[in-house]
Formats: sequence, C-alpha cells, structure tokens
Amino acid sequence: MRAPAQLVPDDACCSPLRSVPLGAGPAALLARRFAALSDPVRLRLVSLLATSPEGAVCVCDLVEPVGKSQPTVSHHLKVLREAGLVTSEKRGTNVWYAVVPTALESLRVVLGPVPTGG
Amino acid sequence: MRAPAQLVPDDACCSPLRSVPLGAGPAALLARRFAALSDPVRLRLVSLLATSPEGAVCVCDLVEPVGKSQPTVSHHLKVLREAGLVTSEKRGTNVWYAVVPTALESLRVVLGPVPTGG
DNA sequence: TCCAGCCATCGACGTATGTCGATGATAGGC
DNA sequence: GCCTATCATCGACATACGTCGATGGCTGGA
Repeated sequence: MRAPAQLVPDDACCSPLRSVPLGAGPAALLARRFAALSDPVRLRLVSLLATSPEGAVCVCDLVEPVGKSQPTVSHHLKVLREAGLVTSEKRGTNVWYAVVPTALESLRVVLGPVPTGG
Repeated sequence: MRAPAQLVPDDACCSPLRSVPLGAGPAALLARRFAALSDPVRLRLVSLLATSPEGAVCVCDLVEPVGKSQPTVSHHLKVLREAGLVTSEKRGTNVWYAVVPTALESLRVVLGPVPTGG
C-alpha cells in the first residue's frame, strides 16, 4: 500500500521552462505534478507535513486541520502520493505521511532560471 | 484588454510551505497559480514565451507549436493571464504575450526550504 | 473470537475544465 | 467604405474533479 501506482517518478523529468521549449511528453509529466498542487486542501496537507517537527503526520491528525471529511482527505493524499510528492508508511493501525523533498525541489528547478547561458 | 481582471496579484502571497502551516486563504491563492501550470498546453505556452529571444511571442506564433485550435490557445492564455503568470500587449493587429518572471519566482519561493531556521 | 479504531475504496452528485466550431470585435490595407 | 487578418468570446459537449455518506479491509486489544 506504500506506493502501489507511482504515476510520476521521484526524480526530475524536465529542464527549466526557460532553457528549451517543452515537448508534449515532458509537459504532460510536469502538468501532473503541478496539478497535485492545484488544490487548496492538498497545499495545506503538504504544508502540514512539511512543517511537522517529526517530518511525518498521521492521517488522523490531518482530517481536522483541513476541515474536510476523512474520505476526502484520503483522496487528496492519494493524489499527492501518485504524483510522487508524498510517501506513506503504515505504523500499526495508523498511516503516516511525509513529503518527498526532492519532488518539490524538482518543481523548483523547472520554475527557476536557465542554468546555462543565463 | 491588457489585464482586465487580474485575479491573482503579481507579488508573492505566501510563505514557503515548510515555514508555517498554510491557511485556507493563502492556500486558495496559491492553488490558483499552480492550477494555471497544471495543463500541458499551458506549460508549453509558458515555455515558448520564456525561451523566446525577444521575451515575447505573438499569438499567431503560438497556435501551431502547441497543436491546438486558436480559440483553445486563446483560452489557455487567458487562464495564464488571470493567474498573473503572463502579460499581454497589443501591437497593431497582433497580441504579444510574455512571462512575468516574478510570478514564477514567487512559486519557486513557496516550494523552497524555509529561509529562517533551516 | 468479537469488537473498536483507522484508513481506503465505492457510488453518486454537482461543478469545473478542456476542446472545438461559429461568431464578434478591432486594426490595417486597398 | 470594404475586405482581410488577428484574436477574444460564445455556446455546446464530453470529461475530469472535489466532495460526501456508506461500506469494506486491517490491525490491535479485550
């Protein structure tokens, strides 16, 4: 259950937007990741995970802060997981989620200035 | 027509995701911007604008590269414009679009590590 | 073994989104 | 003034998405 269908690989897929015109394939890959961040609830979930002192948060501690039902939170976590932005780990009855720093970093690189010839 | 309804302001609206849990308001603002980047066609449009030597591209030169109809391209450009990611300027019969570097930079900041206490 | 708690999945609903053809608005050339 | 070119808007359609209540699968404790 940890990562059954990782639709987007963890590592970066594309060059910065300013380096070379994006092809259809890389654009689709990138779009999936940005789509994962295109919802307020998911952004708040990522923020809650990222700001956690332990680096991971139990699902039971995510439902109340975002103010959505448990199935809705579970759905959003699945979207983030399939986008490769978070990982999940089962501990007893609970499931703990954590952000994947390299995934956020890869998006940062895409938004950044072109490294060569800038 | 340049910027009739700027739904998202140009400057950054939020702290990095890792600094403090995101509130509902800032999350909604950010989500709108990421949503603008959540489509392959729009990502390619931004890339075409960003890689242009002149820094701006006529709409007539955007339709063919992305392989969509002219109304569809116009629709996507509107989404990008209302998200504050691009600007448009009329020159004669043509309309030239250009990226807003600070807008991309603000998203980069949000994805980045917390500046204080990192 | 049974029960309780936690989380994922399912089914359904309303809404938002991407896409196109047709049309309209504006600018420039004859 | 008329025609053409360029781009935005409109209307329509299929699909995707966010949301919830209900349900199911697992785990741990009594």
